[in-house]
Amino acid sequence: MRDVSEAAGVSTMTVSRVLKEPSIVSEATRERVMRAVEELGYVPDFSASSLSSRKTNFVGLILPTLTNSNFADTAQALADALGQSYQLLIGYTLYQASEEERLVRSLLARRPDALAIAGSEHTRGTWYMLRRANIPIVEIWDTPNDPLDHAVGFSNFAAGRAAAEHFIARGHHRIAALGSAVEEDVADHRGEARLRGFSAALCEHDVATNLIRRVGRAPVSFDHGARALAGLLDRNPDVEAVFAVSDVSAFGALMECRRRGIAVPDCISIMGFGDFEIGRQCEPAISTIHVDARSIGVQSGELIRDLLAGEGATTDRRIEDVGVSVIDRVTTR
Amino acid sequence: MRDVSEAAGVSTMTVSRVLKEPSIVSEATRERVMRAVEELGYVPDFSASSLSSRKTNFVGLILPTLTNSNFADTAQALADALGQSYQLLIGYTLYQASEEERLVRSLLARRPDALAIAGSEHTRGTWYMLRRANIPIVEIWDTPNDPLDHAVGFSNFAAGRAAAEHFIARGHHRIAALGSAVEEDVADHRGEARLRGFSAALCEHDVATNLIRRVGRAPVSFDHGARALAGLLDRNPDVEAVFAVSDVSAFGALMECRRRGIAVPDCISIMGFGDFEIGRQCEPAISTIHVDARSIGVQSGELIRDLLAGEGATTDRRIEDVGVSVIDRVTTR
DNA sequence: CTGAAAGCGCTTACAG
DNA sequence: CTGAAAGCGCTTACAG
Repeated sequence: MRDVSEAAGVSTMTVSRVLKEPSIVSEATRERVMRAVEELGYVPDFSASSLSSRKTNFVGLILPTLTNSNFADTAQALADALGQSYQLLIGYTLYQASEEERLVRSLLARRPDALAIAGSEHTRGTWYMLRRANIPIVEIWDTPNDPLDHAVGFSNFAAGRAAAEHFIARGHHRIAALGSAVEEDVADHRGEARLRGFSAALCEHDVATNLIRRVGRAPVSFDHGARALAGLLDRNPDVEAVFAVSDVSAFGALMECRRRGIAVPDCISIMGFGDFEIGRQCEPAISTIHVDARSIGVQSGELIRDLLAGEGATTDRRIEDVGVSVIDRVTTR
Repeated sequence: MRDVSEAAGVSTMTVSRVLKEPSIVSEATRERVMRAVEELGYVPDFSASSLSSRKTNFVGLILPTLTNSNFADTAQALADALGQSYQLLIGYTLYQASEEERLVRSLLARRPDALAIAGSEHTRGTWYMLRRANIPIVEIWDTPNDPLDHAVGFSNFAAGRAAAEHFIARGHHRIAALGSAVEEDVADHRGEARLRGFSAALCEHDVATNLIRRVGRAPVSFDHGARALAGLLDRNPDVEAVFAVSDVSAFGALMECRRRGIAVPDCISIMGFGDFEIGRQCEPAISTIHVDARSIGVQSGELIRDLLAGEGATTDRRIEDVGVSVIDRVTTR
């Protein structure tokens, strides 16, 4: 910047103004400065700018994994909604609480202007750091009972309940569900909430809940669905309906049925979750619960922008529920 | 930091040392400082640190899209290989050259210590900025003819050639390929290179290349494959073999065959690219060309770490080819 | 519309 | 093993 100001024969303050608020600089000066910028190929140093303006234009984003198209959609939508002036700082936890805590610490050291974080279950340490950070925090992909700050998501419990009610309304009795195990450090809390909602609905209708299986480590995979269903069928060949906590798993289960020559949905109904493109495209198309992942990104992005533009009017806590909807396709009857 | 140093009764220099190189501080002092850090919940400010040490510990990563599990794998593997001390700054271009240029500019303003960027075709402006940036640049997912700096990838041309040779060896004659269109600003250069390799191999074996279709905008989708194949079949119902530039597209094509009652591979052989999990899990499993996306991430991460640890010995340009391999599954005969 | 001074929170490079 | 001084490259808050 020094080089540019010398080349243009102005102070560094003027260069700074030309770059940030060109309108308040006279046209002649502005052009002289711009020419120097071009010639020298000058790229401003944002970390210096951040330090002195106390704004980094970073927004932190913590997700369980990037290799899940719904989370990737949220990330992309959030980036789009924030616009070009913000840079996303993405971290993924692989569903590990310890990793989440480490990530939060290292992201906060970069002093993001705001942070979006998947889920509402955090370790004590994570919770404490987030509260102290003194920036807007948005919990996404769930509707917390006791939000840390703002939230944009939906009720995973309600989503699980909806799946169970769908099966019950179709007259099924031997109803199963497939999810991942909850371990000390590794847990898919949202998938687990769906299973709990599912279980609660079965109880209310006096349907047995003993076919709800929690196997393997999060995140679930195609293979998870195949194996989990195989394990289920070996013990309970008479299951009528299966809910999987993710379409990825549901697709694996569907392929396992095909390998075993079990007709879907004639012998077994399958419902997934997440409305991934694979479930829409495969044959037979998988019934699922749709979540608007892009909408979560867009709404949290807009919320963050409002909060950072902040006239003080928008300081009250905001909780947005984007809802879910059951999509009845071919794998359920 | 000032607060911590006052609470512990030492200079800020000592606090800085405790945090960066604890071993050179006496144990008594170190403990006093650590206690103050804990009590105050102090989180160091990395942007100040970056400014004064001239190291940001950022690594930039530019990819076409995050919603592609191979690129997401590369991103995750790169993050893992770099380790906890580096933070990835991810941007995605959606295959747009103009967006790439904008992204490069805004990432460079964050002064990353190194940058990994997908592909080897860049605008003049992008190329110039990257050269001037004076940091290690790694072009990934391709083997450039004229590398900017380092590269870790494979030859997309060779991958396309391999697909064509596979079909030719099986005695096919009416051989097609499906890719996306190359527009002014939007282009999948790597997919296009695969089509060119494919075309070159057909020419060498005197097979007609008129069934190579470039339709729609990158990135390809399930729907792209379905439509592109439908368009092809409407005009050339006698095609024997189809190569799609991505498994995603190949899967769409496979579903289109099923809808039309065309037996695969008996009537049409299908080969994809990328070895996505969907092709492995679906029925029939899709033959494909495997690329080790994680390996690209790991190798570029290790290269970057070496370069930044840099004893000067590792300063020569490095070009790594991770190769590809044809996986012959069920959709080809 | 433009500039001189001070400072953001750290680290480098010394000195002791 | 510890500290005082100077400075990283910008912006804030003034003054003119």
